[in-house]
Amino acid sequence: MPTIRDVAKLAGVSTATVSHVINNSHVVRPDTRQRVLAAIERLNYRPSAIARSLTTSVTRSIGVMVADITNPFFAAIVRGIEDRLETHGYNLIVCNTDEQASREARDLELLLARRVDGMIIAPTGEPQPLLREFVAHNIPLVFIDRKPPEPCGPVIAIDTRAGTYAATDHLLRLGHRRIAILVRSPMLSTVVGRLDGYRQALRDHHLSVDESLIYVSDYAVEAAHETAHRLLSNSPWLTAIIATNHAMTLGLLEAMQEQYLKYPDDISLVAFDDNPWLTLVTPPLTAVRLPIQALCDATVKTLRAAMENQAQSKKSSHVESQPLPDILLQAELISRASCRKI
Amino acid sequence: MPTIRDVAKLAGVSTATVSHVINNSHVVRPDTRQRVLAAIERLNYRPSAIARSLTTSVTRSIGVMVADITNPFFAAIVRGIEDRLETHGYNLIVCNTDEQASREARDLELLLARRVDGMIIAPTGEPQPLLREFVAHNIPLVFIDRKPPEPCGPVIAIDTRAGTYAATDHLLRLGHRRIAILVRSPMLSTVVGRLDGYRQALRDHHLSVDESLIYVSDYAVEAAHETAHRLLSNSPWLTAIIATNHAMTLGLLEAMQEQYLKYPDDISLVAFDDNPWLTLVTPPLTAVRLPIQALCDATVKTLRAAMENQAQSKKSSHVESQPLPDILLQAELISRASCRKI
DNA sequence: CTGTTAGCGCCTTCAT
DNA sequence: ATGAAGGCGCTAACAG
Repeated sequence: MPTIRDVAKLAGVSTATVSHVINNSHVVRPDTRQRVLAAIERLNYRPSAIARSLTTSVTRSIGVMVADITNPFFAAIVRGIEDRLETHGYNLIVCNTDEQASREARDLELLLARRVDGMIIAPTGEPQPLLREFVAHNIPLVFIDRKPPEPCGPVIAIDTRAGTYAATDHLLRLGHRRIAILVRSPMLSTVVGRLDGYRQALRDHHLSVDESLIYVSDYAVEAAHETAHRLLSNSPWLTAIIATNHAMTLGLLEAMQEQYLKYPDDISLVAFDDNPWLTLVTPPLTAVRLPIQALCDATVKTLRAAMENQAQSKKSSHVESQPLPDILLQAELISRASCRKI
Repeated sequence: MPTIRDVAKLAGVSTATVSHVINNSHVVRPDTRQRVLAAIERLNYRPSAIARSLTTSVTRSIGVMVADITNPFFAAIVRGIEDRLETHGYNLIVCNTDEQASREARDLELLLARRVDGMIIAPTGEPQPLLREFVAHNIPLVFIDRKPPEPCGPVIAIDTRAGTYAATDHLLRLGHRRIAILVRSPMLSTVVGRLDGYRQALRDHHLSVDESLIYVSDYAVEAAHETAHRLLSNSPWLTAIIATNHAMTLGLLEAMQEQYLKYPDDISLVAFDDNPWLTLVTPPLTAVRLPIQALCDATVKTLRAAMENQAQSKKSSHVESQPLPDILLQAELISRASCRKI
């Protein structure tokens, strides 16, 4: 591939001049500029982002770590982030942690070595000492959807506490008293929130919380499926179930189908994370809709602000900018036909 | 961040030695090795992938371009590729082209500047002169799912022609004669295949093809939704519909719901791209299952082979390795309850 | 076995 | 307005 030197030679100027026309970093006489541009064109020259990064220590690449891009929730997040960042010349290095701390650690390692300009992370929930490394080197970290065990950056999340509260409250108002909830490991900040909301709603209705109605399942659809079967078999007297993510909803519906249980006749249902297909099952599912676009918006804005801060503090040192705030977005209960009055 | 020089200084050796212990590129006496390792540890040193790339001209990053990661098909592809590449120390730079040639061009530009080691592309279908640039610079290109307008790399795809043939044939054998098909722009290679299969099946059953039963829709769910409405209103006499991707299936089902049309009673249905939720609608949808894992497998293998070739040819020049073959994977029709005999 | 040296391709003072 | 030179962090010969 041609280098800046080839261009300089062909245009009969120095590499400095070429650099200046490329970056508009300096005024260049129109005719020399034209010559340079012509040379660039002729050689099909493209500045090496690598070399540029080395000198400027700016990579214009952002690390994005999510648990599983196959989950529509995260797919939408990646897309939303890409949409908002690609237009500014950033590239995304996307990593699937698959909910494994070890993979998360390896990915962090790789991205650190790659000197990304910033990171957007949906953390697994395990503590990651490597994160300290990022903050030590002033690489902006923004957490999306989930809070890391040790705070080390702004958290942009959805108020799942309120979301679950709304779901539970909705069922309670319909007269339900024995409401099961299907969640992932309570290690995750989002799960803590969900359970909080669930418990609070019960308490507000002067009901005690039956811990045996809280079903914890692993992340995969198959695991959710199994757990759902257990749930349905163990607690025949319950009247409603809240599934707190896409996989749980899928697994639960499969299990119900297999056990010939109908909703809302046998059991009422509320799903988390709305999705087009939820309206296509019979009857359509009541769901808590998560504001994904707003989430991406806030996340990218926060990240850009953080990177801005970081750039500033590099120039004029000791201008401590205040840390960026966490943001909590509200979810919305969409009432459809999967809950009945009892 | 500490550099290799800091490590060398602290360990009392030269940078070359440090480099050698990092890369195992040379035998180093055990005790010096230990000192170096200790220094690395103490400084929390991490080699800069940027600098390394500049000297070795290897980035260990792969560009991945898909239309829309929000489509479960592509989400699964990205995940499948990541799974198979991350373990080898590669990172994915993921780009959403959103089916727009302009965005695709911009992404190609960025990835070229980033000097990726290879590319996996699901092309939009528009000609992209920039692709020539990649082949000119010997950057391996592998196309996944779709064929680019001008051949410039191996194509790993699913035999959609056979898949649609099977779907159409299935309906024909059930006695259907007026079968509509919902597709995207026939510009795409995958759509050409689909229509071929459809037409061929009809011909094989000695039926003429009614072009008015071929409904072309834009990519988004909303577009599919509208087109589906048109389809349902314009052709009241048809007895079956084939929806050729996830968005089409969604849009069609929504439209049928809105028009109070039941399947399989009013119309029989076959969907492309199986998905867990297809078994949860009532009745479960007959679908063509796409072998996504095999697709990712073949794609990554081909890419790695191509990169291997490229590396070899760099060493011993003029050892022309034969071009890698295209691969066509077979889809499978999963018969469920959405088609009835007539 | 270890150190010296010369780039990789680019940007950036600092002169001119 | 343009050029010369140094350096970003690392690896790859080659010497010792």
